Amino acid sequence: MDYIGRLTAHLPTANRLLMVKADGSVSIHADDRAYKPLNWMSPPCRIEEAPGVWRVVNKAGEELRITLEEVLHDSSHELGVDPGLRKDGVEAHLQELLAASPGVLREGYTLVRREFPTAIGPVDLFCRDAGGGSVAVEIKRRAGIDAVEQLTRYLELLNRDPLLAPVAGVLAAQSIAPQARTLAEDRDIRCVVVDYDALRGIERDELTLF
Amino acid sequence: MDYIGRLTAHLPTANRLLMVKADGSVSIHADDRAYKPLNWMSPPCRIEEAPGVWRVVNKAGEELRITLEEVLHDSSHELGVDPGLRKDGVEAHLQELLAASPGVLREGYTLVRREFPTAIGPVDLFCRDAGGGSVAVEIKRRAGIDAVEQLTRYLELLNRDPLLAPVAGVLAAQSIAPQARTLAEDRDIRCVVVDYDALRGIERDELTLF
DNA sequence: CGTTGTATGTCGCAT
DNA sequence: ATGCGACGTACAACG
Repeated sequence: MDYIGRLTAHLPTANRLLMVKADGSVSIHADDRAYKPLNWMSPPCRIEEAPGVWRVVNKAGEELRITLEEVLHDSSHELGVDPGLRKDGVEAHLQELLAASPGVLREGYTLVRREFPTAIGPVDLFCRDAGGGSVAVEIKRRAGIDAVEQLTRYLELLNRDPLLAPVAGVLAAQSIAPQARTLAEDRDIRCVVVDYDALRGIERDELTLF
Repeated sequence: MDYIGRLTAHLPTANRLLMVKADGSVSIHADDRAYKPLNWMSPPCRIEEAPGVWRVVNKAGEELRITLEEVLHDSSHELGVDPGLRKDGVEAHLQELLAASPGVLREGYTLVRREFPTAIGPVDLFCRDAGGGSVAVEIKRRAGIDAVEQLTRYLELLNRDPLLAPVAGVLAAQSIAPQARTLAEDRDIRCVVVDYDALRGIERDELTLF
């Protein structure tokens, strides 16, 4: 196998698993590296099949050349349309829940905007505290140092705006890395660990009230 | 299928491809999303096989429950040890090319050192400009905000050294995200978009001259 | 279509 | 183990 594209790669002859999907993708698996193939081509791409040689090319001109020396097994199956995967607990959902109940972050918080736009990207939640002060909230599932850096950038920018300043910072996450917490607190960013399940419970309770 | 781990996910019944590798990994594929499975478990993990039900658990307690209703096809193959994949990357090569032709970044630049060591990691290129001033260059294939942060950290550190200061910053990449450019220019970091193919051409021309 | 942020990212390397 | 940077990152959402 040879790949010529964003990088070049060569793979000597060996027994391998080739997977060709209905979406047009091709992947070459060895008996390791979990679900990641040794090489692949993502759709949309075109497969040119000559005897013993496959040439897979995509729009950008990237190319996969596969030479087949022996076929140990070959089978094909109709899988039909997949009913789809339901995920729960990703950051987007956490943001929804906190947007609905900003008081969880601190008593008296009210939401001004979700995805508050700035020149360097949107702030997850923009709130006001009980005293009318501005609060920028960064939400992560797991907060690392990068999350603190991100929020710091937003705060620096927002605090240049005399209409908004002073803007306080809150880092809300299901878990916060110790180093991230240290860095955050050093920068006067408040850390809030949120319990996703409990938050979902609050949401349910509030819905029940109406 | 159900996954309970870093998030929870559920997958209704359908025809799917299950791949179990010798490394112990399990992945569940549909006929789309290229090489990425709908769900998976990475090694090390343990598969408990009951009739019609697989339970895959890893060290962190994440769990995959797979219910088999019907097996359309089942086959197993020894792939043996894989001879391994040889990759030739672009990023390292880009650094080589710029090290050989620092004048591409700005007329008069000369290379002092590649991988210039600092306490927080090596600076990709350390140069002098035509006036003898210090220049730290961060090279990326695609520069995002994180690249600007990285270079900023280097510059802050380097500028504390009175023998080097002032040190100018240059971000060189094949493509630079708009937000990264905004942040960089706000911090007086110069952005240079380099053309990999053209650079390779320059290299060839210079080699031809000698 | 380009841009941006997220990811069960994964992977590899240094500490 | 953990932190950090690179990845052919992939991928989806959004302007």
